[in-house]
Amino acid sequence: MSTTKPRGPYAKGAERREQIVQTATDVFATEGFEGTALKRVAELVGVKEATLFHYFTGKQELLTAVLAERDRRGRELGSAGENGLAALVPVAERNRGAPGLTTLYAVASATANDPGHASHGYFQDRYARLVEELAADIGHKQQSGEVRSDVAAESLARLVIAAFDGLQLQWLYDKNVDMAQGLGELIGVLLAPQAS
Amino acid sequence: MSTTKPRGPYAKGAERREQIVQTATDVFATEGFEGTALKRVAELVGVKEATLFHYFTGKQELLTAVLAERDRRGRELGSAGENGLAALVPVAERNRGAPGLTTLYAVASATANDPGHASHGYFQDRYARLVEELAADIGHKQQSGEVRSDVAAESLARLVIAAFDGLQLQWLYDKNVDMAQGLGELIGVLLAPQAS
DNA sequence: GTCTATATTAAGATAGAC
DNA sequence: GTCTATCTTAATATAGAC
Repeated sequence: MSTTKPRGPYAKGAERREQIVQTATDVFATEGFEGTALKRVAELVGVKEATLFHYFTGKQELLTAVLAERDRRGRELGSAGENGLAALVPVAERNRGAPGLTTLYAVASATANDPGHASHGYFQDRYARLVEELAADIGHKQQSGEVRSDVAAESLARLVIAAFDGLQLQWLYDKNVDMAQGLGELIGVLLAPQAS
Repeated sequence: MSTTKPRGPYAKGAERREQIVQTATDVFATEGFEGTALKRVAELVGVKEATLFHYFTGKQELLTAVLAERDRRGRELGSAGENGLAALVPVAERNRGAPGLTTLYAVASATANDPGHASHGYFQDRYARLVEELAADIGHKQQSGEVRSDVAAESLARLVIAAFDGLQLQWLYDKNVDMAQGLGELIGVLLAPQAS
C-alpha cells in the first residue's frame, strides 16, 4: 500500500481561499445570502464555480467561513489579548459601519438554530466560548473587587452577550439606536463594584 | 356611481380566520415556516388552499398574523393592564414551553430586517411600541425612587428588551440557559434604586 | 324574502427548487 | 426539464342586512 503524505494547502490555495471568503463577505453583505448565487461569487473572484466547491462543501459552509472570519477580525479589535469586556464596544462600533454583514450575522444566528443547518455547530460553539471567556474575565474582576460579586460571573456574561445581540437587532430596525452607548451603560451599571 | 356598503366579516369568517391562524401557528411551530406548504395548513383546517388567500394576501402575511397573535397573548400574561416589567418574566416562561414558536419569532425578527419583508413594518412598530411602553413604566418607577435614575428610562428599556431577545437566542442553542432567571437578575441589578 | 357582500372553491398561471 | 408551492382568476354558495 502506498503511503500518502498530506501536504496541506499550497500557498496559492490558501490565498485563493481567503480571496473567496473576502469576496463572498462583500457580496453577501451587499446583496444578501439567499439572493446571491455562487456563480456570482465565482465571477467576482475570477474562477469557475467548481473551484468554490473545491474549497467549500457548499454555500452554507462558505457562509460559515464568512461568519468565522468576521468573528476572527472582531477578536483582533480587543487590543492585545483582551478577550473580554474591553473588546465589546469596539466590535459594536465596527458593526455600525457594516450593516450588511451585521444583518447576515443576525439572520444566520437565528436560522442556524435548526440542528440541520450547516452553521448550527459553529454558533453553538461560539456562544459557549464567548460565555466562557467573558465569564472568566468577569470572574477575575469580581475577585479584584472591580465588579459586583452578588451575581454569578456566567450570568453576567450571558446578560452582556444577550444585550449585545439584542441591541444589534434593535439597531437594525432603527439606526438611531446607539449600540455602543447602550453597551457602555449596561457595563457601567451591571458590572460596577457592589453597592452595599 | 354605485355605493358599496362594506359589512365587514361575517361571524363565520372571523371564526375561520382565527382557526387558520391557530392552525398555522401549530404547524409553523412544529414543521417550520419554510418547510410548511400552505396546502398543509389548508388540509388541517379543512378548507381549500384558495380559502387561505381569501383571508391573507400571502404566506408572509399569514406569518405576520401568527406573530401578532402570539404577541397579543403575551400581553394578556401581564396581569391586569401591566404593560411593563412585570410581564417580562411570565412571557419568558411561556416561551420556554414553546420552543418552536420561539424559533419562529427569532428567525422572523432577524429576516424581517429586510425592508422588503412583509413583516418589516410589524417588527419596526413592535420594537418602537415595546420600548415606549417599558420606558414609560420605568420612568414612573424612577420618579418614585424604585429605580435608579442616573440612566435614561429609554436606555434601560432598550437594554431589558435586548437582553430578553438575546437570552432567548442563547436558550435556543442551549436549553440549560434559564431565561427567566437571567431576566430576573438583570432587573434586580439594572433597575435597583440608585446606589450612591 | 330579497339582495349583495362575504365565504368558498375549481382551475390554472407563474415561479422557483431540484 | 420536471415538479411543487405560491398566487390569480373567475365562478358558485352562503350569510346576514334591510
